[in-house]
Amino acid sequence: MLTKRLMMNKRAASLPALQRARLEDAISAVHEFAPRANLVRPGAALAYTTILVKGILTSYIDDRRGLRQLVGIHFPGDLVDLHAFSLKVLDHGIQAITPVTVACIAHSELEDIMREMPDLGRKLCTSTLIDAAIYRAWLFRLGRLDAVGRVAHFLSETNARLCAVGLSDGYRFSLGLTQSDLAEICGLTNVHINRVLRQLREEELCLFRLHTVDILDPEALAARGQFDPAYLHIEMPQASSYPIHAKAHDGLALRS
Amino acid sequence: MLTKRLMMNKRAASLPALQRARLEDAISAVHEFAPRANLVRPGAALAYTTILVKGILTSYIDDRRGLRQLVGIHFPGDLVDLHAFSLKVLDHGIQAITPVTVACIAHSELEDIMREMPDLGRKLCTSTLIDAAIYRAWLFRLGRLDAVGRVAHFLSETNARLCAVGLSDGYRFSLGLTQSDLAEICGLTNVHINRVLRQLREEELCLFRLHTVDILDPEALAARGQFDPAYLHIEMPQASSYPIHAKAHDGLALRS
DNA sequence: CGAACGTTTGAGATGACTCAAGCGTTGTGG
DNA sequence: CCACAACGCTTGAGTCATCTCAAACGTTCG
Repeated sequence: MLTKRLMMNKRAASLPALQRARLEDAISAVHEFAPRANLVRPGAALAYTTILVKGILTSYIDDRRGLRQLVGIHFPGDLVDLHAFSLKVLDHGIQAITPVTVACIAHSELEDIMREMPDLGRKLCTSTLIDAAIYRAWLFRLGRLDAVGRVAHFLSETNARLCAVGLSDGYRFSLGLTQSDLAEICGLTNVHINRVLRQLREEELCLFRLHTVDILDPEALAARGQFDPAYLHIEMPQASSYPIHAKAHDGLALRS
Repeated sequence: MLTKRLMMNKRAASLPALQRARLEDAISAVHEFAPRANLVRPGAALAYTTILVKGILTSYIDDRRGLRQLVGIHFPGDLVDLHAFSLKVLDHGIQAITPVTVACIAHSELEDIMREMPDLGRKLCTSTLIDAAIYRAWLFRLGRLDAVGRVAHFLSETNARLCAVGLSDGYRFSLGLTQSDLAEICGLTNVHINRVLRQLREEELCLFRLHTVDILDPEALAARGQFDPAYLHIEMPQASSYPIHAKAHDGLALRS
């Protein structure tokens, strides 16, 4: 069931079975990519939209000096590139972080869907509006938080998003980002990210490793990053309020 | 004609007369606000979407210490708050920069429109996708540019957007932002913005004043801010390439 | 005229960057 | 199975960009 997690992360846009089935039918191909593979180059024209089934993707914008800024991160269940449906040309690139599986839906199929099932079209539109809310949160992060706050905010957001699709238990998740990736997300250098991570470790807020992130104190981490999950429009695992209050965590294995 | 500029800034979503007329009909009220008026508080629920007719609005997110980050700026012709249509609750506030005039369309009307004229609904969706591209450009600006670059990028983008709606001639426009506003856009302090503006003045790239901005050298300014207008999906005044090559500028008056 | 607001400038503090070196782990080919 | 290359992480020392605090100036408007 390729679309198991589809839009699970967006309560406001959750899909009834009929709509999901229609999307499943529209899938024309499924592709796998290796880590660091470039799925789409900046400026490319696209004829299809993709559903991320497995793994992690990132959107990036290159600068002139060979550096780049990551402007988005995509988890299983996310619709990627929906904007190319209307705009045709991408202003950014898409790269795999981990090994990924994506399902492709041709734009022409999407046109049909929008005609046949306007409610579903509406949901897709809502999905892009939530993405916009995430962009705004990222702007806040880069514009108003210091280095430690940026990392704390990003990890809190990531934890919340992964919780929504069942890929985090609220305390631990698998990510696969290097410290350099994190630097490109937070607008910092990898050297400084390393120092920030040490500080977060010493303050017992979280542990960041290549393959596993442990959120030791979600509440304090969220506070450090001024993170409030309201903009994600998801159901948080413990009631609607965040941070999570139940503190017990006994080394639960990752539900990969 | 309230919607004269409506979506003029978005070629990809330009409206035929029939569609525009339908939107005009849907306007339930027109309001004016004084500078610095708060149109919407963060967290508020909304029952309508607004078209900005005249003046400048900004979207902002507050931080805990009383500072804030501006996450968007809206010019005449922009649809503001469209995302509240689907999400109902705003994650950010909306404030007037200058005196503004807005036209309100109830969400219930929009529902009807989406049903009656799916093509128009599609255009509205496209409009939000262009907004998303602007968010990505802002992320790039904050994450990868230094202080001078951020200001140069913002002013280049603003010039391009205002050109698209006939409010700039490519060299001069009226803005109404204070240096502190600019600081909140660029993630800097107002003191430092002041020094950046002096530098841009001394390098003869642009002059920033409260009521008038002069772009002395659009090409060099765009280069300094690594600005490429492709993401805006607008027609630039001089062919499709930017920076503008015609340099002649003889003190043309502002076309208010 | 005085108050409010926006701008300008200076001096010192500091957070983040750069450059540089070394360490640990992983994967691969001889 | 070992050696080496590639990659990611860690740390130190010095530099630089931006911030903070503080004061003063100019303009607008009541």
